[in-house]
This record gives sequence, C-alpha cells and structure tokens, in this order.
Amino acid sequence: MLQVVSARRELPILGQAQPERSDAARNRQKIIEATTRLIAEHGTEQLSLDEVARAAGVGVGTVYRRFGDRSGLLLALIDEHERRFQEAFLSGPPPLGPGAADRDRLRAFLHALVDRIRGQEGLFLMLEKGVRYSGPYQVHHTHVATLVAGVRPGCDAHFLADGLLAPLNANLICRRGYSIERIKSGIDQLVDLL
Amino acid sequence: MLQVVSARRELPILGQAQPERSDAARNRQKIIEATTRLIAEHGTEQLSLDEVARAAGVGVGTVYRRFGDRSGLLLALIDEHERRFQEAFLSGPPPLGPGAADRDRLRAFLHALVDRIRGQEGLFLMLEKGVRYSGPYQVHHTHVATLVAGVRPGCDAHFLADGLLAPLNANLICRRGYSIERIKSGIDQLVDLL
DNA sequence: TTTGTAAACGGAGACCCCTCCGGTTATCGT
DNA sequence: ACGATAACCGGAGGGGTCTCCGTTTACAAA
Repeated sequence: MLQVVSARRELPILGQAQPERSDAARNRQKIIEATTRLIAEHGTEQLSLDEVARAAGVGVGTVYRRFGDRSGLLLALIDEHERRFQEAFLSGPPPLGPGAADRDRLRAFLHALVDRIRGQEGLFLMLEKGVRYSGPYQVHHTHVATLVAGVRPGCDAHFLADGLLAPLNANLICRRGYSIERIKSGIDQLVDLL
Repeated sequence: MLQVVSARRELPILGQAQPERSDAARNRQKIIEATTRLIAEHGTEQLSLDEVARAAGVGVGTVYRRFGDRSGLLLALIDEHERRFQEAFLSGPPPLGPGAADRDRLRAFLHALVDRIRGQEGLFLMLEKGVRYSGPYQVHHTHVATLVAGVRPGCDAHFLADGLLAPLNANLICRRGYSIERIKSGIDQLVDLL
C-alpha cells in the first residue's frame, strides 16, 4: 500500500532526523498564513516572495530556507489539500478508494484529479509556467486531430489530440529517464489502442 | 491543407501591414545570431537576455521589442527547424506526409515529434520551466500505473500512466477552453480504450 | 533634396528571485 | 541554572526580466 506523501518531507537533503525547532515551525506557519492572505487579496498572479516575507514579519532568507524556492512554497500550499486527496484514493470509499474494479477506480481518480486541479487552479497554473498551446502547437494539434478523426470516427478528436500530444513534452522525453525506444513503443501502444 | 505557420507572425498585435524596417530586420538577425552563439558557448541553461543584447550590440529594449519576452526569443530559434518539420508532415513523402494510412501517419508524426524535441532539447526544456514529476506526482503516477496494469496486463503501465496524467495539467484544464464535462468525457474515452 | 512622422532605438531603473554570511537563539547535556 | 553548539534568523546584494520614455532614424511624400 502506498503511503500518503507530503511535499514538505522533500526539503531536507536526507530526511529530517530532528523535528523542526520551535521558532522555525512558528515562522513556517506565519509564512503560510501570510501567503494565503496575500493570494486572497491580490490573486496568485502577482505574488512576490519579498512581499510574503514582509507580510509574515520575517526576513526573505527565512522564506527560502523553509521552502527552498517559489515552487516549494506553492507546493506547500497545495500540500494540505493533497493530503486529503491522497487519503481518499488510497484508503477512502470506492470507487475512488479500494473495492471497485480497477477500470472504475482509474476513471474515478482521473475525474477527481481534474476537480482537484480546478480547486486550486491558480496555484497549479503558477507551477506550470511553461509555454504550450502557442505557435507550432496549433499546427501539430490540428494535424493530429485530423488523423485521429480518420482513425477513429466519432470520437472527440480534438481532445484526444491534446491527450496524445501532452506526453510529448521535453520534460517527459528528456528528464524522466525513459529511453527513446521505450517512449516510441509506448506511443505505439497508445496509437494501437485507437 | 494546413499552412506552415511561423511563430514570428504572432508578435504584432494584429498582423503586420508593413514589412519590418531595415534596421529592425538587421537587429533581429543580429540578435538571433548572438543568441545562437551564446547558447553554443555557454549552453542553454544560463542564457541572460541582457547578455544577448550586449553580444548583439543592441540595447536590451530592442531585444524585447523584437521578441516580446524570453519565450518569444526561444520560439524564434525553434522556429527555423519547425518550418522544415511542418513541411515534412504536411507535404513531404509518406508515411510522414500524405499518402499513407492515417494510423501510420499518426505514428510517424508522433515519432518524428519525439526526435524533433530531442534535437532541440535545451530550448524546449527552457520553455517548459514548470515543476512536474515532483512531490504528489510520484504518488499519482504509482497509483495510476498500478490500476493500468490491472486493467491491461502486459502493457507498459509506467509509461501509459505518464501518458494518462500528462493531459491533466492546469494549462489544458483551465486555459484551453474545454468544459469540465468535455474533459471528463474525453478522459473516459481514453480509459475505455484500455 | 528636404522634411514630417511613425517606428525603432537604448539604457536607466523598477521589481523580482535567490544566496550568503555575520549575528542570534532554541535546545540539550551537565 | 548554565554554557556549548547547531540551527535559525535577517537583510544586503548579485544577477536576472522586463518597462518606460526621451532620442534617433528609416522611409515616403512633396
């Protein structure tokens, strides 16, 4: 059985032997609260960590020591909801949790993940600064959608085209550790399903 | 038939009536060349636009007027290869170009896209600054891979899990204009294929 | 050639992320 | 209670992105 995993555990280089010192924990809390407040007031778009530090009444260095970087702070905010979410699909009631058929659990999980992302939309968008859906992507998308419609008439070719193109990003291809052969054969499996 | 599309066309707010002034075109070229040179020398990782401007012998304002922002400059570098790529799959020989069966063209296109991304790996990685594959993602991935293996034994469940999770990103869900119902029903179509 | 003007130029500077390090403090063994 | 010490604190500062706006320049019309 998988364990619920908190993003926070990742910060210390090699697992924390000692618990946090009391002033550190206090400051962590102050920073989280200040961030939540600032986002509520000014939106996620323009969130400056300098400002967070000022609002929390700590130095900017403290923010970075506690959370590593901007993403770390955002992940910490995401983390609280994440914990509940993980409990739901790891040990909650079916169809999300154990008990239902694999296919139903899979469907339920993916649906729940969509809702979860919508629930913290602003935070997730900040984490994905990347530039997709612009320029060449449009052409690729139209091309793939046309072919998908040819292969499998009646399906939602537009959405499936996005679905097929989504795994083809540099992070997955270059940084996830798959060999090129494996990626291409995985793609073939996907195409064969159609 | 689709037209080859260049990223550059997007910069002017509403299509360029006039062609670029000669000094502007000259500077665009100098900037592209300087960028290429700097990347060749110091890698894509640490590319500063201030430095680009200095190396090109123009002011930093010029860089931003020509390319909008950092991503715009990177897209411009990507664009030259992109044009050849688009010609290949829009009008080149089969199986990439027209003439082969849709399924084969689709497979060929996706394979070619993988190679293309590998070919300009550094540039594509810079465009996707986002933080995936960290924290909660690992848990989601393991969960989905387990379910996929249950639904379809013998497939590459690890890769397919990444493939299923890839479309579930905030940009696609929140910015692409799909309704939630459509996204979920599209996901159902994907799951049903398994 | 001259001249008007829209476009382009460039760099100072606002703002941001993150690091570094000298000073401070919580915690623990005595 | 009291050092010893490891962890924490804060903010100055380096380096980056991008904007703003006074100045310059290419181009076309006269």
